[in-house]
Parts: sequence; structure tokens; C-alpha cells
Amino acid sequence: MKLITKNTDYAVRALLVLGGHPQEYISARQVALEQLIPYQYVRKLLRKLMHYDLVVSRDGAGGGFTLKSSPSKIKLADIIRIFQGDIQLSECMFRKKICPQRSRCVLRTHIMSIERLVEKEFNGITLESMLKELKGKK
Amino acid sequence: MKLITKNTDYAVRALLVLGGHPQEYISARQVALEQLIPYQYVRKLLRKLMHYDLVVSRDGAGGGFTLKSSPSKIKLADIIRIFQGDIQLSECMFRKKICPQRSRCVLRTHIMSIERLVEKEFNGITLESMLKELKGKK
DNA sequence: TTATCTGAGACTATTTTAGTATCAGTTAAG
DNA sequence: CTTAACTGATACTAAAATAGTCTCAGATAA
Ligand code: FES
Ligand code: FES
Repeated sequence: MKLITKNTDYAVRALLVLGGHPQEYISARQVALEQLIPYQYVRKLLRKLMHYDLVVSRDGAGGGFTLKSSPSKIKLADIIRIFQGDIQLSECMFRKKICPQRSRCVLRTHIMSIERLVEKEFNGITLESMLKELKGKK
Repeated sequence: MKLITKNTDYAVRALLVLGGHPQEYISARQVALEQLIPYQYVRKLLRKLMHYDLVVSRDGAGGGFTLKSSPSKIKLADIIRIFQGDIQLSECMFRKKICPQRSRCVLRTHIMSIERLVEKEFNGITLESMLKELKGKK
């Protein structure tokens, strides 16, 4: 069971790179090199982060990506949601209007509360807090 | 992001069926019918539960499966571990001796503590408690 | 002896995750 | 005004995880 996929992991690292160079445009190539992420792959991730308004890009030579908003506003939970979708109970169809099993489903309420707990934890971790930790390690 | 896969979900349902008929041997067919799980699939799950000592089987006509130990001893966390493996951080290689990224890895400690939190929650849910809830719903 | 069961293992299918390749268009700098 | 360093978009392929099927040998109750 994985709480975090490679996608998310890479995305966080990429954002940390951008966060490490405020106001600068950093190319995908540089991110790939700094974090040892496959070049084309990180480009894809960065583009996705752009679609979700976490970063902005600039075309052409000297271009690249930079954070759109302050690191304190970027939560780990957001990143996870972008790359792994919402936290959700297996095949339980309770999102699809009415689940036929619902009346005798025992897992549902438990999972939902644990999901909320996890979400809360992930919400407490921001890019800012991660950047600080990183500085502490250097 | 899924905390629970279909595997686990089915397995829990199967165990609930067995738990609903203490001391009786229930056939895979009956479990499949009661819970609308594909027959061959549930057989495979039950066999796995047997390998992990949660249930015992009896061959031949009138045979089937029954819980090996008391429902109070069967934790949701056990079932998840059987079907989804340990909770673990993405590709972080810190299990493999030394991870090259470790020194500048910021996610590791966070994820580990959240993993422990989740594990603790799942440990608090037993087959017994689920059976009780189910009775309350009937 | 037959119908009903499990054990085991090989398969196939589907979905999710990871990664690559290509091409058109933008921009800075010589 | 050409070239090198970029991004946007999209279509791919590959690998891994999950879900589900099929078949056959052997056990057992009736
Ligand atoms: S399976 Fe639908 S409510 Fe749980
Ligand atoms: S990636 Fe290895 S310690 Fe985090």
C-alpha cells in the first residue's frame, strides 16, 4: 500500500527546486538534473502543475517554470490530489448516488473517517514547511 | 488514491460472512452469493486468508471455510497487509539500506509518521467490531 | 458413485502508473 | 535572421498492480 506514488514524489521535488529559486524561471532540464527525474517525465508533471495553477511557465530560451503562489499556500494534500486523485474508498459506489450494498456496508464510515484524518495530515504539510526542513538539512 | 482495494474489501466481506456463522463451515459459493463476489475470485481470496492463518478449510461436500481464531483477534490492518502489502513510501529506497536521496529527502519522515497513524487506525478496527456494527444495522 | 466441495496454478484482462518520442511554436542572444 | 534553448500538446509504449477466469486433481458426505 502506497500513500505516495512516484508522480507525487517527483512533483514535490520539482516544486522544492522551484521554491529554492524564488522569482526565477527554472527549466525542466535543470529540475530533471537536480532531482534525477527523467526529463520528459518531469516536463509532463510540470505542465500538469501548470494546469492546476501551482506554477507558471515562460516559453523560449531562458524560459522555464516558477511558482505561481507562495510556498505557504501549497499543501502536500493539493499535490497528492492532483496526481493521485481524491482519497476514496475502493469500489464502494457510494459516490454514485446509491450503493446497493450501503445498508450492510461496514467499512464505509470507518474508511471515510480515516480518509479525513489522512487528508488533514497532508493538509498540514506545506511547501514552505518542507523548504524549511530542507534548509535545516543542508 | 485508494486506501482500500477491491481485494481487501471482498476479503473483509468474506470474513464477515464467516463471522456471521460461528463454528460452521461456509462454502466459497455461499460467500460469493451472499456478497456478490465472483466465485473463482473469492475462492482465491479465501485460500490466501487460509495461507495467512485467518481461516481454516475443510475439503469435500459440506466443506468450506471457517474462522481460525476469534473475530476480536482479526484486525483490519492484518487484512490490508495481506492484500495490499505494507504501507510504505513510494519509491523511496530507504528500506533498501541506504537511499542516495535520503539526506535531502523531506517527505520521508512525514510519510512515515502518517503511515504509523493510519496503521494505528486500521489496527483499532477488528472483525468483531465490524460484526457488531453489522448487527446494529439489521 | 455422484454431486459438492477445496488446493493449486496457469492464464487473461483491465487499470494505473511510469516513461518516451515527436513536432510545432516561442524567445533570447549572437 | 538564424540558431540554440526553451515550452505546449499529444500520442505512444512499457511495466506493474489489480481484478478476474479456467481447469484439473483430490477429498468427502450422502
Ligand atoms: S460498498 Fe457502497 S457503501 Fe460501502
Ligand atoms: S527518497 Fe529515499 S529517503 Fe526519501
